[in-house]
Amino acid sequence: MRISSRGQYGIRALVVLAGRHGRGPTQVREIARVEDLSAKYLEQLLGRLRTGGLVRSVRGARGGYVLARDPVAITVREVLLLLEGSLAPVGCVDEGGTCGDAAGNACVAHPLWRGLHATVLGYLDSFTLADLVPVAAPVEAARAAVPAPAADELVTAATRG
Amino acid sequence: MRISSRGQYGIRALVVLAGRHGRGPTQVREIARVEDLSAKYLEQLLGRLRTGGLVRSVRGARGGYVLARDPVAITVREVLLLLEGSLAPVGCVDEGGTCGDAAGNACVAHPLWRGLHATVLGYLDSFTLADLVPVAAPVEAARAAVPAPAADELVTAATRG
DNA sequence: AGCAACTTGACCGAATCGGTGGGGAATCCG
DNA sequence: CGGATTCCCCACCGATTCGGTCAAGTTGCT
Repeated sequence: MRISSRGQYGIRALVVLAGRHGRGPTQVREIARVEDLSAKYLEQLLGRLRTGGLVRSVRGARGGYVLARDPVAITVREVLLLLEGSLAPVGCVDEGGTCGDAAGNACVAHPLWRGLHATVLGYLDSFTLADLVPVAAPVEAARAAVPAPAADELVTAATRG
Repeated sequence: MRISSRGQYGIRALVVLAGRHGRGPTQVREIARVEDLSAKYLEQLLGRLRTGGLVRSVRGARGGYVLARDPVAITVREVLLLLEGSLAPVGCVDEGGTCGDAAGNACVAHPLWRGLHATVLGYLDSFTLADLVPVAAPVEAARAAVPAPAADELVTAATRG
């Protein structure tokens, strides 16, 4: 049940972009510096996100990456789907997955996995990039030295829902 | 977000044992035959489950494996925890996991992952082995040619909850 | 033109995964 | 007792994935 570092890094990178949304492109190097990641590796991830339509790139001097949509309109589910490939816990609940025995009946645990998949997707759908930027106001720059107490509320709310 | 085949196989094996609970030990070979798995591989998994206290083994001729507890008292969460090692989606929400920056603050996505972890654990806790045996009556042998319509109800209920 | 920045794709070491093999050790049955 | 049966343990293996690097090449701003 691991989210690979691709997913984690991708989320972190997009949160940075979300925090600067509307203020021009941000370079890979800058994101890598802020989040302390390998710039080369980040490049790969942003490439996937670009072909997936979540970010747009601006080439040339003073170029960089920009969110393709408002942070409020990008869910964590979308991001992870692009970077992780699939969020299905087992192959047989994925697209075109089969787990039937010879008679074509599904495996005994099929309902279990399907429910788990749905639960996970539902949870990840309830988070958008805007929910993850450290400060509440989307216009203000991130200067927060305080651990953002609103975050805990978010968790419990999402967990309950 | 994958459950490895260890977890899947383990669940399937234990469901077999659950279906025969109270009727003596079942050999690895028999489970492997019924579920069409590699017997040698299954041995390893059952070894883990044994040291984890979920099954007991009986050596010698006519030996095999038996559930250590009633199927109703074994949750899917326990099983997967033993076979998968940890169900934390990312390292930093695991036991002794750290993701703080230099200042010791948690990473921006921490609440996200923590909530996901809690959601998954809660879901997996709501399933026991007894919920997964194909027929409703625990005494009858599995002869069901019908796809068990109760399964769908289970899913939707679990998904909603 | 010249440089900054993205693009593409090969490559790499390590870890994990799914699975096999073989040699015990315990236990039952005759 | 003696052999058959069954679990137990540990080493090993090929393939894949993961995280990450390197080395070109291309595009576009200034």
